[in-house]
Amino acid sequence: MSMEKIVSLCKQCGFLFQSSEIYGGLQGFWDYGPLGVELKRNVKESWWKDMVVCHDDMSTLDGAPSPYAMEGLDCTIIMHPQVWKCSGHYDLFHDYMVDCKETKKRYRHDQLNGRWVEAKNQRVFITAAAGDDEVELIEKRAMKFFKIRAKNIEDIKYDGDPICLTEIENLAEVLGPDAKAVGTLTEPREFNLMFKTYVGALSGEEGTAFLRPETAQGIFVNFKNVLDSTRQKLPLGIAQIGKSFRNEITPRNFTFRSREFEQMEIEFFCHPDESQKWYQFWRDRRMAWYHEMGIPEDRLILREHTPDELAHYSIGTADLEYAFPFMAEGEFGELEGISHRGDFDLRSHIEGKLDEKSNPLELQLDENGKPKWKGSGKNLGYRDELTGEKYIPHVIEPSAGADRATLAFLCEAYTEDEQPDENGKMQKRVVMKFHPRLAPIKAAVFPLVKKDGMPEVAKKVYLDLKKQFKVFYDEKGAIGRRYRRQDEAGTPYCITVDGQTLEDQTVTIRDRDTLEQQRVKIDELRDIIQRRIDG
RNA sequence: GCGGGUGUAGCUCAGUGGCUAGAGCGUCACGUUGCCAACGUGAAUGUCGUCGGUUCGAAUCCGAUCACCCGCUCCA
Repeated sequence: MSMEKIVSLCKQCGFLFQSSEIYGGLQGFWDYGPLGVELKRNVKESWWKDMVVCHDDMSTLDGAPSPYAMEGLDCTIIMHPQVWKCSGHYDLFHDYMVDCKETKKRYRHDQLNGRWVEAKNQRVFITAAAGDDEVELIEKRAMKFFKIRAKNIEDIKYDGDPICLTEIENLAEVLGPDAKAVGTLTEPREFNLMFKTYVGALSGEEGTAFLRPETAQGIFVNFKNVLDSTRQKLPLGIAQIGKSFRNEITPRNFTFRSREFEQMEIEFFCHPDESQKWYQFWRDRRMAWYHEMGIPEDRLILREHTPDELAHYSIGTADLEYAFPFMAEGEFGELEGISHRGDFDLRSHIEGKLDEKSNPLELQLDENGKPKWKGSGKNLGYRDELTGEKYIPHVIEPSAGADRATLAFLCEAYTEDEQPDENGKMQKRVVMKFHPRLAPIKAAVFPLVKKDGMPEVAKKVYLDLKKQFKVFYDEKGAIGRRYRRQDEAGTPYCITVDGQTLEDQTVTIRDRDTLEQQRVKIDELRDIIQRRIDG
């Protein structure tokens, strides 16, 4: 399935447009058209309904250690700048990068290590990607660079242990990690991954604020407010849907990596001893949700992060990944990450930014031995009323991309098949096989012909259905063409008023996928459609 | 950010320096037909991505720029 066809259909049918298209577009920004906005709303509403509104908090769900509560939240996009300092985004999203002019590769300035090496009257700082094997790598590169064989290895003199490239001032004496010549690295340049803005009339450092790069922090800083106002007990999940912004270096692959995007996140707070079970539960629960919404098992994988990818405080992180058509065969793109975050976030907002690398977690200090970023000092802990136990809850975070999910559903829905035309000849058909819950338009209403009073009856049916569903009325052109047009929009049901309707108040309802028609009473239409959507 | 490709009607594309820029599909109107992309007649739609240059003359040649696609790079 080619991505171009999907992109083309998205524009033609009004699912997605490039942002600011008439001015040439803007990289990494996309607009949802009339069908797209309905689709995305349905994705978000299905998620919200299944995770929050219709959540059964009385029963123990399959695979869960106990019943749990769910609440919702909607926080601001701009928050106190200290939030991002304590969350780690401020440091993490201000990367300095160096480019290699020779190999055209780019490296994080602080992730290259090297050693001063001297041979044949030349002194060069030879670099390699930071890692366990950096010493061997640097030795190999030194031999190659100075053209010295293994038996003459003593001719190479090393000055000190590997140090970070950030400590080197003159890049003209540096050999890049993949370069053959010296001095090919550019000066480090800042890549600001958070969008900056200013609060108040004056621009300047004091008023500097950021557009949130994730919705999660709004939940952490409101954790106490939610507990106090709802009288809920742990375990408790808090859900939020909202826009986030990341100034990605290379937006790519349609809406997959956008600079403005929408997240559907849950922060699930529980007792530390139970956190592993809850992590397992959420992985399975979220996987099952995508299956229910029509993503087949062979196109969705759960990729468990390897231990060296994990922060040490985390029991695990798993990505739910979909086989997007723009990915290479056998490769998958992330839809949702489910991570165990321990008590890192809550503690960072209490005590100050913790050092992710410390074990056990300790406050991150600056050069003067003071806290690098001060926390709120507020008590965000939890006291169990029954046992009297006080603890900082652990957090499981299922974090999904609404735009990525929408894109996955679009890709998954796109189908080309063959159906017979009026002469029985097979014709190609493009049909968007959305799950009825996700379909932008639930039903279309047609009069079979534009005469004999059929349009009048059809319009009445249309207006009645419109009270409950997004429906579409069409009387133009041949009936077959109208069916096909709805197939492209992914409308699951087409209702046709014909000659018989005028006699017995029945209409036909046609199924998008099977093309089968069933005759039903007009009075029962609403119930029938609702039942079919609910499955 | 680098290298390669692309950019002409809503869509797919033709048009390699010369008359008013074309085709198919789609859209709209009228007529006819009446259950899976029908037919006839008529109509609308373009600063040829944008800006600049060369030229008597540019969709076409040159430069810059923007966007998209592919490959690097990056991706809490």
